[in-house]
Amino acid sequence: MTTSRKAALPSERRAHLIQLAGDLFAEKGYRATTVREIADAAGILSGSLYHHFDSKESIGDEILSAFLDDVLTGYRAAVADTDDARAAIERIVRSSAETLHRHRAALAMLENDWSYFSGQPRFAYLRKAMKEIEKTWVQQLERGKETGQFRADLDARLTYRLLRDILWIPTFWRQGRGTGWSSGQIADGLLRLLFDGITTRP
Amino acid sequence: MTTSRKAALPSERRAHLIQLAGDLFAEKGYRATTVREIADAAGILSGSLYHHFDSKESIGDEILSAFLDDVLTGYRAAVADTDDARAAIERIVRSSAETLHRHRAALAMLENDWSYFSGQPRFAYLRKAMKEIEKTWVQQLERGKETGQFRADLDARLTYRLLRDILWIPTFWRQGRGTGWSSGQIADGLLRLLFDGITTRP
Amino acid sequence: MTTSRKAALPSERRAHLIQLAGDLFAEKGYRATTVREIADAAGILSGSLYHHFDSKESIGDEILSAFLDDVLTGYRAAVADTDDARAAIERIVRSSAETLHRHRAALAMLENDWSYFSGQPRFAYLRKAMKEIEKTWVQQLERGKETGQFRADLDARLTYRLLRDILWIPTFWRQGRGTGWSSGQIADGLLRLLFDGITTRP
Amino acid sequence: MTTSRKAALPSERRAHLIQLAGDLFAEKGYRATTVREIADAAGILSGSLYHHFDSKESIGDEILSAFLDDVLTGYRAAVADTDDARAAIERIVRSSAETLHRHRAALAMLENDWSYFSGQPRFAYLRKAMKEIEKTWVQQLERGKETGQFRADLDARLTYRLLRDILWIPTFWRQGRGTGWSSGQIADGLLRLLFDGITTRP
DNA sequence: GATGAATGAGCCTTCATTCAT
DNA sequence: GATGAATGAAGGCTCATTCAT
Repeated sequence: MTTSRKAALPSERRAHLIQLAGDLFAEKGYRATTVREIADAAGILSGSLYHHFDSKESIGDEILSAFLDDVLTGYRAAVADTDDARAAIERIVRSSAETLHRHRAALAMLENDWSYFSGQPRFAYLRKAMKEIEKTWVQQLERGKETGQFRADLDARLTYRLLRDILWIPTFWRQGRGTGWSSGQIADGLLRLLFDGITTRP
Repeated sequence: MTTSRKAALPSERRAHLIQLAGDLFAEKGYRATTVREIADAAGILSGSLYHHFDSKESIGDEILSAFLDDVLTGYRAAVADTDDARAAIERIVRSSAETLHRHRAALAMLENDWSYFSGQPRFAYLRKAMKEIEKTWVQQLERGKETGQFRADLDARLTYRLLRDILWIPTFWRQGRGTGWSSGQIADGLLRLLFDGITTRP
Repeated sequence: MTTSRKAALPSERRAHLIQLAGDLFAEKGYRATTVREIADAAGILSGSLYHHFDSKESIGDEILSAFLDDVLTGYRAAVADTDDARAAIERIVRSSAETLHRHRAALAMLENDWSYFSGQPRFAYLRKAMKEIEKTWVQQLERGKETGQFRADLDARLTYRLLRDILWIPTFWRQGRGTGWSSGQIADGLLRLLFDGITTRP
Repeated sequence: MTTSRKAALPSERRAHLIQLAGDLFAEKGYRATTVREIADAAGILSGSLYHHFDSKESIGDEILSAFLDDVLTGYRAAVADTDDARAAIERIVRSSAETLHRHRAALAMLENDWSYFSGQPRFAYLRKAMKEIEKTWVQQLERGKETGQFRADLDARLTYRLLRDILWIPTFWRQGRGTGWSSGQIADGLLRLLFDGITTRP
């Protein structure tokens, strides 16, 4: 009777279903996960999922947008009220590591199915968010170059690419879950690498 | 009795088809690419592909194994006859950067469809190759720690993960092709980051 | 965890579909019948069959195993509590004639597609059942020879072959359905032939 | 240049190909055998077969018509110049057994693919030949009844059915080749069964 | 909210056949 | 006579989605 747009009231059931779907997406990717598998995990029939969601895509949408909201919120906080670029970068890194480990599904989806999502108008916000993320990193790196904290010959955009991927990806690629490193460890490892390199200081 | 096994004699046509398929795989992933699309790209009917290949999988197989052969050959050469761990790492990085840019399709397939391939017996060699790759990196990193070239508190396996992903992935993820960096530039950027960090030396 | 295995709960629809499929199998053979034809007969799309069955094979499986269960049950009952080999053979013949006419589809499948089924692990029970069937016949024939009811020079296995084929096959080969003999008539004709031959007694 | 109809000059090559095709048909049935398999057996490519035959069907045609010619020739000879129905039946049986074992392929084709062939105009001669075969048997059986050699209550057509199937089929059904009985043994077994039954004469 | 049945489009693959070289 | 490449129709199957009950 009332209009579709089932996204409105979350309800616990709904949240649970998203959770289940997300687990599957994280494991096998979005495209590779069938609606039937999600329904199976919930103990219902696949058709019944459509009482909760318009489509499979809308599940993906929800997971993805929740993730990006979190990331952006974290990044904005990380760079607010700071003049110290090095400190900002450190906070970005730690914020990333923390946020990411709560959004394994989204990460897996971006990794595996980026080309699928990024092609659709509905997911235009993905590109937009990625741009803000890039801008955040690059601004801090540039600022650090200006203040002399970072090497003057640093290619800020290239460095951003290297660092973002290093942070975003390794948690998931290969052997599914737990190769043992916590998000904190990865952040530490990366920061150490970042600021000191791997060689011993002379 | 007769030679069958279509994989044997390459033929130009065949190589061309693999090239076309690879381009599509690189763009959209292996699973997301249909046999029809490959055939369309070649200007033939989908069934006609089976004159050249046993299956879609065997196209994937060919692309993937060619890639891993190349990588491993490069890695083996990189660590042969060297006592200097830092030099070895540098050679591994440069070898990677060079090899990888010739195998965009394989990389995209590993990224997007790893879980699909790694589950199949036919692709068991993937896991094996990845293990040798990991071993190669880790051995050099450990050796560098022993000789004092690298920090003693370096987590070799974590570092390997970070570095491999940084090297293997950024070329493809996001905005499709060329945002401008050559494989050489990426190698340089990474090595600089690796050995010096991003901060200015005090 | 959930019940899956579609074979479990029969449901009327399902049974009806098996019936329709069986009719087609009986007419044209299993391999020669397409999934599309079965669906057409049911007035649905071919893909919709997969709501009820895992695969075409599983339809075949169901038909075949139901048949063999029936046959074996009949045979076991036929030889239970009997010392009289001739009576046992008679009961086997009548049991066959009765059972078989309820399983035209299975018979046609065994006849036409034996090599296809018997090669697959899934249908290993076919060979097993055929062995028990052979053993049942041969044991009674041998026993009859010992008691002097049957000719001492009778080749039990050869006789079994001749008799089983005579019983199992003629109902279907050639001109499709009903050339008029009931299963009872065939049994009578065969038993008469069997015990008396076709010649007049001197 | 000259008109198609490749059937004209047999040539050895051609005969050899028919032989190979027949072997495969006997093993797996006509429909289940692919043109590629035939070509493989001959060590050529499937397309090359079409230099020798118009179509797969025409290979089948050749095998089938050669078989029926042989059978009918044998039957006609068996009943020529005889008043003795019992002797005629015996000669029919022996002729069958002999002929059939030279035409395993044709038999397998009739068994497995009867419905396929008998539906096509091109193979109309199949039904015609089967009718003459039936007539031959039935006539002799009826004559034996009249002369008092055979039981008066014998159903000639039913008996024909039973006997023809017993003779034609058991050689092939199941376990492919050799379960050990020669065509002579089968003929003897059948004749003994036929004239004496399986019971000991009182 | 859920079930059960179905849709329809698309997927990978097979195969008899054709034809230029 | 044969090859190598392709056709075109069909086959079994998958999957997101719809909808009456």
